[in-house]
Amino acid sequence: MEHYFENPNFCHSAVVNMAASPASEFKISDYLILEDVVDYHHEECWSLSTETESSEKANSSDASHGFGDATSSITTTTNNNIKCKNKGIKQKKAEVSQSITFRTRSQLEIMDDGYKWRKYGKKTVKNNSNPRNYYKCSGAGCSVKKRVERDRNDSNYVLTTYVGVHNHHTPSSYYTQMPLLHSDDWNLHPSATQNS
DNA sequence: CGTATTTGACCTGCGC
DNA sequence: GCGCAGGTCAAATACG
Repeated sequence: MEHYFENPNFCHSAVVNMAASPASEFKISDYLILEDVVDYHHEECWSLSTETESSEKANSSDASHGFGDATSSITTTTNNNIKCKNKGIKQKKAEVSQSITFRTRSQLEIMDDGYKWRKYGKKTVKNNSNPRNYYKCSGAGCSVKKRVERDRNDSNYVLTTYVGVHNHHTPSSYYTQMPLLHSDDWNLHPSATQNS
């Protein structure tokens, strides 16, 4: 089940896939803390999706502490489309990991999100001719990872998945809370619910 | 010379 | 148990 959200203030839209959590309980702001919002030159349409290991985690308070990295690369334009998808993902045994995926229309695969990343792997995955790149955050003691790959259906889009929570802020100096993604600004669209 | 990237090998989980 | 696919490691290489 996916729920469409619209932001009346910014003409943005989102589609949220929540397997078990009611749309009314979903708080985008729990996942998104925006830092270093800068103007990238490649973007006119943004999409993002969030993933969590389980619906339980999706509703947990832990979700409110992370993903500053993931959102820091968002560019605001008036025609942005933001797509949120919440679903289960694999997780290591004892490790509590959460992930958020951005689907970005971009010619560039590397986006400066304020954090420093070290590439540690590259893999061609099934059903996608484009390789997937693996990065780790270079921050001391920070185990956040991200995967970057081209959308298998449309190579104009880049899928960037952030996994984990930074234990530090960006090296950059300023910190911004992005209003368009504050949960208060998002309303469940009454007629826009679809099966995923 | 230090740091980042590349890339093949290895590890792990999952389905059959 | 086996094979496949995704994820990670680490030595080699490239680059500034």
